[in-house]
Amino acid sequence: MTTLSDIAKVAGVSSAVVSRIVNDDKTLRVSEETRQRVLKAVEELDYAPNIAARTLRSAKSGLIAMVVHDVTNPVYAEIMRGAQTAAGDNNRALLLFDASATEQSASRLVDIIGGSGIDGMIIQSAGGIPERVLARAARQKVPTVLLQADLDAEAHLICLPDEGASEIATNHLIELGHRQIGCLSTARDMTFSRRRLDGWKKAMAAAGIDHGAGQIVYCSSDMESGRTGCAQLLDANPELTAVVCFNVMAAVGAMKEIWSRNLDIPGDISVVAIHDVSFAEFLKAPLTTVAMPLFELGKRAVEIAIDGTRPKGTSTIDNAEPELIMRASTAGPKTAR
Amino acid sequence: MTTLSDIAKVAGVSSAVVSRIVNDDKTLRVSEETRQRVLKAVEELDYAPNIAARTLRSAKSGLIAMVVHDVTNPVYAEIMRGAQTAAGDNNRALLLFDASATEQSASRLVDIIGGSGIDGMIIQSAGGIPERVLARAARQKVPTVLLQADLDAEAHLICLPDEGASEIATNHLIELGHRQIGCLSTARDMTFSRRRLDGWKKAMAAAGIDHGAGQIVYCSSDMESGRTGCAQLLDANPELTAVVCFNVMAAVGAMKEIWSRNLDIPGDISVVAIHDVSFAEFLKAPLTTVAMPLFELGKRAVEIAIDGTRPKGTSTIDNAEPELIMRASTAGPKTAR
DNA sequence: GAGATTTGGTAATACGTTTTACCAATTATT
DNA sequence: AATAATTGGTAAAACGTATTACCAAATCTC
Repeated sequence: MTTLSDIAKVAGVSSAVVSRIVNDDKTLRVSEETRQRVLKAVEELDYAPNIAARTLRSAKSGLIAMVVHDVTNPVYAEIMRGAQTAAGDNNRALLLFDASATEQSASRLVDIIGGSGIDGMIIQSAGGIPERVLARAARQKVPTVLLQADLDAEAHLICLPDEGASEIATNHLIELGHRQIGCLSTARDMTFSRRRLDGWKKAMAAAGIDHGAGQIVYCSSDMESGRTGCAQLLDANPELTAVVCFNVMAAVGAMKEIWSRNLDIPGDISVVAIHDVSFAEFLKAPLTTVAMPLFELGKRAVEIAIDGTRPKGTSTIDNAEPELIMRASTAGPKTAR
Repeated sequence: MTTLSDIAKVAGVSSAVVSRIVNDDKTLRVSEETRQRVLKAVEELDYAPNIAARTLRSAKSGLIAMVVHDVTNPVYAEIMRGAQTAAGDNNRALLLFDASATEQSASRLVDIIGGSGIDGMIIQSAGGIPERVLARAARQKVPTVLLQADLDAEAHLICLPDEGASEIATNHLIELGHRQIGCLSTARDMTFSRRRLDGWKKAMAAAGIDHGAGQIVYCSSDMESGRTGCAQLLDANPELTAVVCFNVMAAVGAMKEIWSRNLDIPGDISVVAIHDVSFAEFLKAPLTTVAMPLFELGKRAVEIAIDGTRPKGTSTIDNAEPELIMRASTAGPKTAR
């Protein structure tokens, strides 16, 4: 490994000068020819600063930890891409943890936080994060940003435009002529579920449509959970002609349940989901979705994690709008035809 | 931050003892009561070793860099999950880089490699990796493992049981009665394409089926490329009753092309693909696939990256078999019905 | 030409670990 | 009782960087 003093020796200066040139220290006064000599040596000896030493000295590692609930989920993947991009732009690297492989990786994460190995932490994990991780981060004063989570006084919070997205989805069905619209929500205890539900209710109310409590069913954001949730919804409301699903993976499961009852999509039941995924268009019924600014969410998250000046609190992604992507899983209801 | 000497002070010993107790140094002889005193102080003061200092001293960071071609691709996601799990088991953390966000993240990666910030590197990126990353890793003697790539003398190599998987897929079609079977390969210059092609040819030959050169078309592993590749295949071979796709995402695109020609799957054309994904069962035609041991691939990759004793060379995942997952995109050909 | 300022740097220290070499006091051996 | 071996540790150096305080020589000011 080439070190600062190797360069210093070659260039005939002290290592302090080399360090200050490499780090572009504005307060350093040095002759142009010395600077060139150093830069040349840096180039020739292929110098790269030792990250551990730099971290030790400056207490800044350039690493940001990101905890994802399930790496495999394409919805989260898009968030990761956004975070990845922003990290690169800001000269940071992303440390990845999968919350579903909980125990070992959580322990490791706690170690890393405690060992001042990271500059910031981003958590996308609906509830899957052990308390001790958060507690440790708070104690260690690691800037933490929670994605779509509940308020934690110690952390930053970023939300998606959930209410708007849900309203768009619901209005789309209403405009097609539906009146019997079910709501397959995400987990009950998540605040984003609440916001999406508000959007759904708002749209329903604006159209003057009443609804029973049984028209709302909560489930998790995976296919299997969506399937059982949808079964519950259909059992309780046989008259339904449309469903808005608050999560696209749950929607995929819901569609399976609908088909298993020999119902047609969208012939008998229309389905619209929040979050777009690349394969939505290739499903048995190409799925109409409302795309969320997930890339932007990931990007914003690392920006906030990096920027120490921002006061803690909640912010919402507002520079990108949810967008309705119309495909073939929605159509007017039979009675309206 | 709590440091070794904080602990030492509280426990009334030297920091050397604390370090050696924390690291479970077998050569240390210490009285049981001292050990307990130290352990108690560690607990109470909430000590965690400073990673930077440890790295600086021992030149082992506990970090493994993983470069993924496209985080969003579910096929790669499964590899990541395997790697993530193995990393946790071995008390390492995974540093994630997305090759598609190439330039910034590549520069950052080179910096990190050069700065001795990582213990190993895993590259899953069909061609997307800048030369300088590999070169730097080699110069820095960072153990590098290439997934499904071409032989590089400096690196370890891990392959999937490609030939077997492809043979299984092709045999499945042959057993259904197909004789006119197209091959939608992955990229021409990849050795795994070659191996899969060998499997296809082997199955065809074993069944005594001749084929023309035009029955093989190469494309990339994404939906759009699969679509155009399939178009080419169908144009050149109108008599085809089945296609084996070497990549599942390409298969999804291929299906789109087939449908756009008003052909039915599997009525007119059967489709089978290599790699299983969670949504395969929910596609318009639930896709028959051959699942590959991707989790195992990721897992093995970090194990090899960690284990410095293993000689360089190629190894194949052989403790897990490709598995045919039959769904509804394959059936006997029309003429056979 | 004496004092003040600027130019172009340098020396030294701290960051927190790990590890090697060493040592005083106690216990065992003959 | 003298020597040897064991017990239970300690002291100090090194890893490579960033940064503060300092300084000699050159140049400027009047």
